[in-house]
Amino acid sequence: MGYNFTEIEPRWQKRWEAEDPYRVKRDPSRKKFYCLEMLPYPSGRIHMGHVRNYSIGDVISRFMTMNGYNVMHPMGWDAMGMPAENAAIKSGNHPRQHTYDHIEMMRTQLQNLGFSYDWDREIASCDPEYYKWNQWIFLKMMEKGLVYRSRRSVNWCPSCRTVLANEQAEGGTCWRCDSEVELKELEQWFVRITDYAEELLNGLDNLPQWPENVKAMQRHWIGRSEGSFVTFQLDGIDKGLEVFTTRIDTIFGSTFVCLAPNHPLVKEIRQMSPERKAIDEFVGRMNHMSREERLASTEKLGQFTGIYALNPFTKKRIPVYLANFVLMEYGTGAVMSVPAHDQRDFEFAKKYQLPIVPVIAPEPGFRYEEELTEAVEASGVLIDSGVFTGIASDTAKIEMNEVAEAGEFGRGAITYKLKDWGISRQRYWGTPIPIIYCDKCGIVPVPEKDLPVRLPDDVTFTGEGGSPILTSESFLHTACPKCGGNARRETDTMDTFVDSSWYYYRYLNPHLDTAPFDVDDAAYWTPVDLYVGGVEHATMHLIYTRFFTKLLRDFGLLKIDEPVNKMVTQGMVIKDGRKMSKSLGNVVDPDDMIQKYGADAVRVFMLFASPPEKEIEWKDQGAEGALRFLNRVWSFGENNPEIVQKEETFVAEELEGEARSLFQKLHQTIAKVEEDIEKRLHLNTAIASLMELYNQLSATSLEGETIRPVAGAVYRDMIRMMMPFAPHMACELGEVYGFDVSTWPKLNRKFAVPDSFTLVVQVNGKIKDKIEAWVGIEADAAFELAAGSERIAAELAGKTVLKKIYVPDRLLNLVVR
RNA sequence: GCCCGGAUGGCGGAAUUGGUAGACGCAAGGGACUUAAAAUCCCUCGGGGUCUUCCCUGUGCCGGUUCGAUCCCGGCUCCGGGCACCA
Repeated sequence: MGYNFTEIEPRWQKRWEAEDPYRVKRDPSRKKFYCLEMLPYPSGRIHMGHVRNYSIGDVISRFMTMNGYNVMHPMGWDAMGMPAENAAIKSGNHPRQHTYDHIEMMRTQLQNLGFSYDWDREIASCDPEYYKWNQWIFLKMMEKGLVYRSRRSVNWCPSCRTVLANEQAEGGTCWRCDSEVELKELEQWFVRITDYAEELLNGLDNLPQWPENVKAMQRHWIGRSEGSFVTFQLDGIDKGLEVFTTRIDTIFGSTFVCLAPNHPLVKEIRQMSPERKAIDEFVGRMNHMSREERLASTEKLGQFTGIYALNPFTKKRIPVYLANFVLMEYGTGAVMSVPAHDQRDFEFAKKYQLPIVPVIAPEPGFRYEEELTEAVEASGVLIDSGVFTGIASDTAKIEMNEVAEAGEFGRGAITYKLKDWGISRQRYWGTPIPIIYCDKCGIVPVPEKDLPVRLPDDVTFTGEGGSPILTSESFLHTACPKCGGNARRETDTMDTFVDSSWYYYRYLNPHLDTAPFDVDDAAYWTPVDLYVGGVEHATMHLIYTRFFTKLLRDFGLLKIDEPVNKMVTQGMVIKDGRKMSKSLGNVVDPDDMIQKYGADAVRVFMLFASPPEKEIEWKDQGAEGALRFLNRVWSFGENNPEIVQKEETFVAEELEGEARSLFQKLHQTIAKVEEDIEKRLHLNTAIASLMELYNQLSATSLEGETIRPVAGAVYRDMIRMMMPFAPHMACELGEVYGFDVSTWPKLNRKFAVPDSFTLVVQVNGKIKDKIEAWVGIEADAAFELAAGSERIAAELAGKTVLKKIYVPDRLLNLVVR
């Protein structure tokens, strides 16, 4: 009859849907396991990357279930965001319609792959029942002073009169009308993630089961930097200019100061500056530069402001410049420039003919005799630095910080590259920010009882004139919760990263309407034991989600500090050596593959071809190979039904020969597969060892009374071990031949070691012979055995054995002369 | 530029703690079955040598440590990823 996956797989999927065996609830009497995979954006079709991601999670879930854990394995939809809104602009369909249509299609696709999700816990972030809690969290943050409003520039298309995302403004032109994109400053909402910077950084040390590269990326992203704030008095103006530096030890060499072109002080300076015109021109030029232009060039551009500042240590008067390389987003948006010891300042000084004064000797006795050709960035000993001359950089930093603090013009400080999180989006398809603006009362948060603030339906999608939400009269106008007067609503919606920052807590109680989730459920289920997803989320999502966990903990909802115990980042699925993309025309459709090879074979190949963290190249031939393997396993049952069916007992200790070796191979395989799945997550080698087990089983002669019960037992346990990988086939075989496939085989360590091994005999490190030996053989006995070999005897003839190195059950190396 | 990874047969990969390099699979070649093909099964498969139950050689390159190195150390080359004028 053959292995007919086309018939078997849909039948089991229907059954799983009807019986819902993956439904779980809190059960303190059992050990829990929370297996999480990154939820997809409902783009309409799943892609091979999802197949890989979810196949990995499914294996772990099924494996842990079979081992008696109470496994929660949920799935949901990251359903807000621009594509649905863009589609609405094109087609006129409401984003909600569009999104839910996609969700339906994709859920079916996931079911076609046989994943063991508890669909009762399904969530969609576009559901008001979900985003209500985004709003609730926002209000909580507000209460705690963790949100504030500030101006930030956004990409703006003057022709469409709308805000653009970076990817819509690529190349500096609007994606819809090709107009030149401008930067425009808007008042936006920010979340004080920087308040948690230190904890987010230090917490990484408590995540031993996270990939090192992900932690390294987060460390860089947070970008902690120790230095000093120093205030430079402006000459003739009653204002200070605060700079951040990590090299206060070089301050005696600071010969000018640079401001970011968009530094707030620039507006004041221009009022009184003789260089007013030049300043305006320079600022205008910088504002019109696109991201790309700015990134493309490292040429230093500057403009003298006509203003001078006083170096607080040297008391010297030094010029204040505007400079393109100074970033408003970092530090204070102003730097003290030390051209002798900073390459950027050096280039700037050369270009604008500013003095270069060395103040650090990298080695004792170092003399600056020739003119510098580049900055000397190394630390060393201070020279020409007044009372600090002769002190080492490290010490000088500390002492100078103290002097600055005593003189109230500076202090030691720590800055981060991590910026506060701007969550405002001038878009429709996102969570409305629950704020009301009243002329009398100002900024008023929406009272908790009025949540959720729902997205309005009376909107039109034109792509012009800003967010579609502005077209809704019913949404815009509301009553002030405080005074009852006329007020208007905040029209910005939240960044969708808010949605995905805490969704796995909502899985705990997806329909609870009194809290985002139940505290006791959280205490039982969290943290997530295993989180599988793409490495592209190493920074943004995985930092935000750690941040939210700390927030929710501080709100009293969680008892954990970190959301995820073990993180696995899987590599991309590629084709013909390249990322799959529509433009390259190399996209492989999961549905086509399922139809051709079956879900089980697709899963097996995906897991077999490569370990999870590596890239994987999709190959039809590889899936064929996986299908061949499943076919062979199937056929064995078909050809030997009486062996597979009949569960005859046997005494393992009494087995001999082939039967014994087969039984040992079974237990070696159990040990190996367990270790590969649980400890290493190397599912490729787990499958390889199952193939080895099958190869030995199929090579065994099935004649004879003793071997047959053993072969049956081996086959049944093998199918059980295949259950996480190829669940449809395993279930079908279990049912056809009447055995249970729901529990993991029990390992008997006694049989997980073979009786004999191949003793490798080396002479002076070169392999000279291989001899079968008993496991556990003593060094002396091994030597006797080796000496008994003709070849070794010949090697030793006339020579002295200086040293015998014996590695138990492996190798004997004889050092001779 | 800085910070992480990585480099093993024709290909994907294995070798988990320094101990048989190439498990497992794909591709390829040969054979069996067949009127034929597909499917299936069997054999060969890093390179070289007088193709042998034998020898030499081989894990990007150069050197080191060690009885022994794909694995550890130093110096390179190339590839991938992240960050990128971060003061």
